[in-house]
Amino acid sequence: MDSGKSGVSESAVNCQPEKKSKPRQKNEEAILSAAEKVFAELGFAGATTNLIAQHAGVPKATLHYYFQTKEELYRTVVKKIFAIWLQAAETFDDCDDPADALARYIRAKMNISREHSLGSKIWAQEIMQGAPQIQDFLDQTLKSWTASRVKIIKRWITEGKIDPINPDYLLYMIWSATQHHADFVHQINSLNDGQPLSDEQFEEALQTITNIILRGIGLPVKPVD
Amino acid sequence: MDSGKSGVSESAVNCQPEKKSKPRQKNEEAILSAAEKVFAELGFAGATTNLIAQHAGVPKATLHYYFQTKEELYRTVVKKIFAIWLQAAETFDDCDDPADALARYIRAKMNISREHSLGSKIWAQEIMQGAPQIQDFLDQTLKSWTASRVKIIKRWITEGKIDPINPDYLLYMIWSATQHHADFVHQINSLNDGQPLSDEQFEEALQTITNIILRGIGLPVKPVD
DNA sequence: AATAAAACTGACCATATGGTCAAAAACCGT
DNA sequence: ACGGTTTTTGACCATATGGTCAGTTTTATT
Repeated sequence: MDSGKSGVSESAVNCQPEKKSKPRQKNEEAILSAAEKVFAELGFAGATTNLIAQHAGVPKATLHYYFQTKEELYRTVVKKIFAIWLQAAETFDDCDDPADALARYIRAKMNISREHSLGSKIWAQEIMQGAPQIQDFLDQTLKSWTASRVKIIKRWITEGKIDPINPDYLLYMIWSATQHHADFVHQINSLNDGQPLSDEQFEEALQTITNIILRGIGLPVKPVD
Repeated sequence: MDSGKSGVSESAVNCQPEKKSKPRQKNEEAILSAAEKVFAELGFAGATTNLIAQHAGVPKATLHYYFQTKEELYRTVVKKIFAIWLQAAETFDDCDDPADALARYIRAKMNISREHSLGSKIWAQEIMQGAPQIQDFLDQTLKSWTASRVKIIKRWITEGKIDPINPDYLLYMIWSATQHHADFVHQINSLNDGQPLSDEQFEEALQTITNIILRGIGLPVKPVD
């Protein structure tokens, strides 16, 4: 965008000295972080640029200087969430041991649920409302990713490593069980005396999910160490 | 709050009600039905009374004659959804056979997901946004219901009928796996070539969930008939 | 220091929204 | 037919919102 200048910065010694000045970077991050929170809590329509700006500690006009429209800001937030999703998707690798592969994938998804619950909520609301912004993702990236993993799971089945279940519905169970801990964290906390799950409780939830899924498809439960 | 007459409970909907005039009944239902759809698709903030009125086929002023405020309309919708939730909750009865009880409960929740996906989405968005309208439900009805079911599950464990798992996290799995088919029906359809699941596919999804859950907690899978 | 470019923001605007109201229309018992 | 009551709705209003812009301040360059 601002690449028109000819002068080359002589202080190109920073870690990520791409093109963004330090305050610019800081403001953008503050706005994006505030936007993630407000979008998650109020939905796209309920979030106001004014409120997001307040949370970010900048005037509304400044927000609109960085992001022309609310929709552009929203799309930027969604793209960041997508990147995180991709990161977890990669942990589902094509290894020979289904127990290992699934346990690792479930753990990755659970960690994301805990560390990025706001993003997960935005994503969920997007899909619930018909995916107006991410339909292409569903039709392309997600579809092909799912197809590739279904193939792996089917191979496990033909190799007799796991029970014959429909791989699609197994994946849905993993997604729902893990994402539930992000999207419904408020409900979970309410049932936990208003307290967030402790590290131990979270680990227990993860183990419960992992054990049920693995046993559920005919795998031996890994011994607890 | 009430529009004149003394408050009338609308639970136990009759076929031929005597208290409300026919056109009134018809309008109220049309508005509530439209509201459910619009709230689910656009969220509370995104839904406009004007749009809801259009969907219901009445002028906006008429909508506001039946429901003073958007919030009152929303609360009425949420109450109806709550009634449906209660209905499914009752299917989780205290019988001796965990496999039977759980299978029945899962089936009930799945049917609700299919027949009331709009309501489920509204409910989910409510919780994701911090349950501003239903916090009392979480703290009271849901909490005590959950506690009673946890007790049953624990008894099953001490009786050696199922593996020792944490009952809370088992319930979360059941909720998430079943509600996923309502809240994320759009995503599921996208991955199913844009088609809703057929009756057979839906039944297969139900069986997959049931089998994995039951086997996952150490129960024998019911023979397929 | 001088100049240009980039960053910032208070004030403003057009539009959309929730909600009101008065008057018209439909209904109803007599 | 008649008077009263309930429904219905077009027109209207106050407010909030997304977005703009012109003018100011900061930063970079020479």
